Amino acid sequence: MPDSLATELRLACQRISRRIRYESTLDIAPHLYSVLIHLERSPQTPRRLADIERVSAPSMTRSVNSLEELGLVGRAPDPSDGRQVIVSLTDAGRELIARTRAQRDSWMTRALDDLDDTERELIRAALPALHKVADR
Amino acid sequence: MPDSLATELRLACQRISRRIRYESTLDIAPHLYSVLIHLERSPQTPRRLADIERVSAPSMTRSVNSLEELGLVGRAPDPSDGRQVIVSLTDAGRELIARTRAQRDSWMTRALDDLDDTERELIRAALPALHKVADR
DNA sequence: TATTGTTATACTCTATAACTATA
DNA sequence: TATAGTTATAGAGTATAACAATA
Repeated sequence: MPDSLATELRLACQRISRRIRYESTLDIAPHLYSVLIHLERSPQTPRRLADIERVSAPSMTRSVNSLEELGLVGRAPDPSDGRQVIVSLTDAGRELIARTRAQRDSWMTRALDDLDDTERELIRAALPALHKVADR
Repeated sequence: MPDSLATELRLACQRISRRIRYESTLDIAPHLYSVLIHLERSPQTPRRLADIERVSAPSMTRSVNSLEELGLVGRAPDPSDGRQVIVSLTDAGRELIARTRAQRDSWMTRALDDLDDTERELIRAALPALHKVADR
């Protein structure tokens, strides 16, 4: 069975991701958190955010409204194009991301503590290859 | 940095899961597919499905209704308890699961093809430990 | 005329509360 | 009286269509 490695890896990654999602209680709805993550690298227009998240422009308007009301993002006019709006993270937005990451890492740290040294080393050795898969 | 392994593994698994979800186009909504997966091992009552999926009983009633209309599951009365209903997969339901799995494995197979033998072996060696993490 | 962003409206998924049938 | 399942109703997220402002 040449594809059993693919199936096994797919299942392992999906199961672990599911556990991470279950164990960490998000402060905001998943789709709002996802927008926040995309704003981390750099501010974006709602249009671009809608494309990245694969939702309609009106949906993204709603999401940005919610995030703005929560004080997690801010809107600013684009100086070079009057049609556009620039959405960016506030300090509170950055803090929420950091808090969520810490919570998720905490579950994973405990899970890795249950392994022995040999198992941890096997995972460490496989990590570059795993990231290569994700980069594809 | 004692938790960098945890962070790295968490990111790798989440990134790969995200790619799998993006690359495979599901025939039905994600929450309906998830119910189907839980019915694969054995038929279940709507109550139990609601608990597993962490949704309310009325929501699960709706989901089961949708799946039944699509011909993917069937309802049957429980012979030993007149209050209960037993939901089970139809052949069409099993086929949809198989088709989706094949599609997802196909992406992962191509991704693994891009690796060299050494990298594939490192992943293979780490798999038992990864499943142990997921089992936690 | 095309593009960005928003508002208007409808549909879907979700939840809580209330109801029916069975234990 | 408690539990399984459903129906009624409301709230949030999404989409398409229509509109305003700018390029």
